[in-house]
Parts: sequence; C-alpha cells; structure tokens
Amino acid sequence: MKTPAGRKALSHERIVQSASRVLRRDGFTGVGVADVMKSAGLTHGGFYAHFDSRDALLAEAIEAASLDSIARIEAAMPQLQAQGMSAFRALVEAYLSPQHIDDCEQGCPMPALCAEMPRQAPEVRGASRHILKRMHGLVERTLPAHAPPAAAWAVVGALSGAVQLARAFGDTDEGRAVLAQTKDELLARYDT
Amino acid sequence: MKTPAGRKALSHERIVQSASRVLRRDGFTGVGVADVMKSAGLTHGGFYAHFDSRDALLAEAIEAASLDSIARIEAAMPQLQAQGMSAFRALVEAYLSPQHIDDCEQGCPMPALCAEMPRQAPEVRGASRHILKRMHGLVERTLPAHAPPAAAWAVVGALSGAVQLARAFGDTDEGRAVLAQTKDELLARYDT
DNA sequence: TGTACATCAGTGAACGCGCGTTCACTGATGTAC
DNA sequence: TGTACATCAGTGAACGCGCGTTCACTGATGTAC
Repeated sequence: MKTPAGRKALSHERIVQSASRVLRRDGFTGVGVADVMKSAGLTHGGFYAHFDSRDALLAEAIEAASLDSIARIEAAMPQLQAQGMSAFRALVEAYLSPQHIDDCEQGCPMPALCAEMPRQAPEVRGASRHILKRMHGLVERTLPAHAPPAAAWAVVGALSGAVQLARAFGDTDEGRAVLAQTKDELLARYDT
Repeated sequence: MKTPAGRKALSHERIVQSASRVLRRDGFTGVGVADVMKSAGLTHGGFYAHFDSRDALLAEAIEAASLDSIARIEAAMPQLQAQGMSAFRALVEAYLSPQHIDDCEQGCPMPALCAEMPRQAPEVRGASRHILKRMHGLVERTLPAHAPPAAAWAVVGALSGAVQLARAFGDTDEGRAVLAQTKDELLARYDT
C-alpha cells in the first residue's frame, strides 16, 4: 500500500468526479465508460478494476453529484442572505441563477436526470432518488414558517421544471421569461 | 398512385405515430429506427424512403406527439368542468392525474423530453420548442382573469417538474405527495 | 543493504452487439398502346 | 381487352462505428529474508 488514501483510491475518486460532471451535462445516456476514463487520465481497460459495471459507476456518480450540488447551494446562500434576502429567496435566486442554467456540469443533477430515472436500473434509480429527497429537505428547511408545510414538493418541482425549460430555450426571450416568472411567483407566494 | 392518401402516406403516418409513442415513453435516445419500423409493421430498410435521417423522424414525431397531447388535454377538460371545476382547475387535474403519470406513451412530451432538448440537433430542438410554447399558450388561456398574467411560465414549469418527480418516484408515498402538494399549491394560488 | 519475489494499478487489443445508414433487389400496382 | 413496360413501396443483407465488457500482459511498487 502506498498511502492510506492510496493511488487506486485517488483514481477511483477522479473517475467518479469526472462521471458526475458528464452526468449532469449529458444525462445517464451520455456517460460512456471510455470517455469518462479518458477524462480521468486513464485508459478504458482499467475500468472494471474500479466498478462492477457501468451502472455501479452511475450510482456512485449521482451520489457524488448530489452531495456536491447541495453543498454548492448551501455555500452560495449565506452570501445572498448577507445582502438582506430571506433564506428562501436566497435559495430561489441561487437555483434559478444564470450561472446554474449555464454551468450544468456543476449544477443540480435533478433537472438533468429526473426524466430518465424511471428507465434506470434499480441500483441507479435508488441512488437517484436521494437527490430528490435532499432537495426536498433543503426546501423544507428553508421555506418561511408561515408557508404551508406541505408545499415543499410543489416548490421542488417548480424549481426543477423551470431550470429545464430555461435550458431548453437557451438565451432567448422565453428562457429569460421562464426564470423571471418562476422567481416572481415563488417569492410572491412564499416569501411574505 | 393508389388513392389520394396513398399506401406510402399511410405507412409514413404509422411510422410517425409509433415514434411519437416511443418518444414519450423512452425519450429521444430511446427511439431506434429498426424498432420503430418494426412496430409500424415494416422492415428497417425502407426507413430512408420516408425520412432523410433519424433526426427528421424525431422532428416529425415530436410535432405529432405535441398536437396529440394538447388535443387530449383539451378533450378531457370539458368533462371536468361539467363537474363544476374552473377551466384552470380542470387543466391541473387532467395534467397531474394518475393516468397522465402512468400512461406516458399518450401523455405530454414536455416532461419526457425537455431535459434532453439542449442536446438535440437544431432541427429537433426547434420542433421541440413548439410543445413548450403550446403548453404555455394553453395555460395562459386557462389561467383565471385575476391571476398575474405573467405567471404562465411558472405554472408550465411546475406542471412539468411535478410529472417528472411523480414518475421518478413511481407508486410511493413521495410520488403521491408530489402530485397532491403541487395540485394544492397551484389551486391555492391561482384558483381563487 | 541488497536481491528475489509477489502484488498491484493500469494498458491496449479484442470480443460481441446494436445502432444508423446504404443498396441491390423483389413483387405488386398502375400506365401505354 | 390484353399485353409489355415503368414505377413504386418495401425487403433483407451488408457497411462502418461506437459501445460495454473481458483478458493477457506490463511496469512499478512494496515485502521477505
């Protein structure tokens, strides 16, 4: 053994991180074993020393993407709150920001993946549901106290749907309208 | 020529209808030339007498799916309105109904496809945007007069996102919660 | 300390398979005279 | 009306390609004595 976090563990981590980026940009279908290995600086032959199957990689990768994304959002919120926003407004502004629309590789895997989830292997589908539940938890913790406690899933769906629509329209009037209108409506209903 | 709507035109129509069902169930990636031809009762070799490319089929198929879906929703609404619902409530109930979650082959292509749209060829992406605009128009026409006129995109995103989440969770507590909470919140805000 | 051996991570060629696409051909239908 | 020909829709074999997966091998690192 080289180090406690040995050479193999470091490679493994690079593969998973690389896959978690491709996953968020191109969906489950877009993740190819050879491409991911190449962008981790390895050749495809070594893949099965790290994972039982492509699905096993997908399961690890979405878990990594999920943790990464939640951490990024929670890291962005305090800055916005320091400008006087409520926690809920900070969440909405962060999630529906132009950066989050453009930089899907580092964004939330939910809008990128949820349409494909029903078609995935049980292993992958199970891991995928974690991001949905984590986003639900985040919204639930962030919703103002006076908001209906059972509104969290509606907000999660609205956020995910709006990000997808904005990405589908790209940099157009419709794309901007989707973001602006969704922000306005969510804040009008829940942010006092 | 056999008839005005000749044999070839009938085959073409069968191919497009078959593709429009697969498209809504399995996404753009799930549409295979050979499979679609087979389920239209033909062999794959004849495909390119009907379409220039697979993308040309996708463009026609999503247009067909879009028209079919809007027509189905508009056909379902009067029955619900006859039970005393407002037009808006009828739309929400139809879109978030268990049938629409389960029967995705005949459902709205928006939740099935919008995450994949940014990765499609321009031809396909252009045709795909039609369903988004048609849904926006339907919501706009249906929103109560007192609702904010610029709320339609927020509603479209919420509907699409909720359908995806419900399908991702399947027949579970979370799946049911997504539908119930989204209905409740949309109606609470816009249906008086 | 040095040498021999074992282990380990990664390489690169090869596999079977399914895909989108092409093409020479067939058989049925319609047209010309 | 009948025969010969042209057109048309569809067939099925074949193509190149990229995919997930396997495997014999290499070269470096760590261990035993």
